[in-house]
Amino acid sequence: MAGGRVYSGGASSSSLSVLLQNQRGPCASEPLDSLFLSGSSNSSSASPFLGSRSMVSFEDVRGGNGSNRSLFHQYEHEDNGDDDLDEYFHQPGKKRRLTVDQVQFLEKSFDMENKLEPERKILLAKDLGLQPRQVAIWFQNRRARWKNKQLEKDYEVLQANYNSLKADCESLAKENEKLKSEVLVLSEKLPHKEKESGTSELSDTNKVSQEPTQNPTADSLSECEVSKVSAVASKQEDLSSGKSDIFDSDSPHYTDGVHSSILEPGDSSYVFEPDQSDLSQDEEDNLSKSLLPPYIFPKLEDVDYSDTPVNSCNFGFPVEDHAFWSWSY
DNA sequence: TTGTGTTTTATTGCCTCC
DNA sequence: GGAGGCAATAAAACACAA
Repeated sequence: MAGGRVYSGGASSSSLSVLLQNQRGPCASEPLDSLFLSGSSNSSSASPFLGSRSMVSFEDVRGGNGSNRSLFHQYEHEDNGDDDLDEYFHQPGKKRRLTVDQVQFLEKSFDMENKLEPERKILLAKDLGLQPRQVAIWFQNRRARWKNKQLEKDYEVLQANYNSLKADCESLAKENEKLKSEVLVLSEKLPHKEKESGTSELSDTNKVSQEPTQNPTADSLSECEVSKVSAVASKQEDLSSGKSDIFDSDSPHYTDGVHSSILEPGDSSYVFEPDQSDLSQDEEDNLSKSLLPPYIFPKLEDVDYSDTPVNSCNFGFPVEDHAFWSWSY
C-alpha cells in the first residue's frame, strides 16, 4: 500500500447490502441515456446499476455477449447467496472487469467532466454498484488513456506540419539551385554585352536604385524578377570603380516594383521594416543579405548578419558572391 | 489448447495543494 | 499531514493466430 493510503480490496459487506437492497432487475435494460441523465439528480432512487447482481441482469438482457461472458459464467457458478458474493468481491489478487454498461456509463460521465469530485464519485459508485475507489481508479486510468490519445494526435499534427515544411524546404532548395545556375550563366554572358553598350547603362542602374519599394520577399520574387536581378550583376565593376551614381535621387530606376526603395530605413517605404513583410526578421535579413549588394546599402551595416545561415530563404548566395552585382538590366 | 500481444484494473511511490 | 492526482508498473482478463 502507498504511504498512508488505505485501499479496500473490494465492495464491503455494508455497501453491498445497500446495493442489494436497491436491487431492481429489469432496470438494467433501460436506455443508457435516460439512466445517465436521471443518475445525478436522483441517483439513489433510480440507480441503473445495482451492484453485482444487476450485472447478471445485464447479461440476461443481452444474452450474455462478448466481453462479460467469462465474468458472467464465473459469477453464475458462485451465485449462491450473499456470502459467495462477498467472497467473489474479496478474492485477493482477482481483477473484476466492469460490465459494458458500467463502462458506457462511466464514459458518458467522463465526457461531461474528466475530473471526479468526491460527491460525484460517490454518486457514480452508488449508481454503478462499485466502490468509490474503483470509480476513482477508472477515471484515473481513463485520464491516462485520454492523455495518450492526445499525445498521439499532437504527434500526428506535428509530423504533418514537419512533412509540409520539409517539402517546402526541398522545393525552395531546388529553386535555389536553379536560380544559382541561372545567375552563373548570365554573369558569364554579361561582360560581353557591357563592352558593347558602353557607359549608357549607368543611368539604368540608377533607375533601379530609386524605384519605389516593395518588399523583396521570397513570395514576391518571381523567377523572372530574380533573373532580372541576376542579369544586372555585371554592373558591379562600374559601381566598384566609382562610376555609379546609384544614390542619385533624380535618377530613373528599375520599375518592376520589387527591388527598390530599400536604401533608407528611415523612409516609410523602407523595405526592411518588419511590418511590411510576412517573413520573420531573420528571413528578411537573409533576403536583404542575399539579394542586395552590401555596398549599395550603407545603412544595412547596422544589421548583424554574422550568424545568418545560407539556406533556401537567402537563395544560398554568400555575401561575397554579391560583389559583382549591380542594379540594371 | 497454447503462446503471445493488448487492454483493463489495480497498486505503488512520489508530488502538489490546501 | 491528509487527500488526491499522476506516472510507472504489475497482473488479470481478453483476443487471436497457429
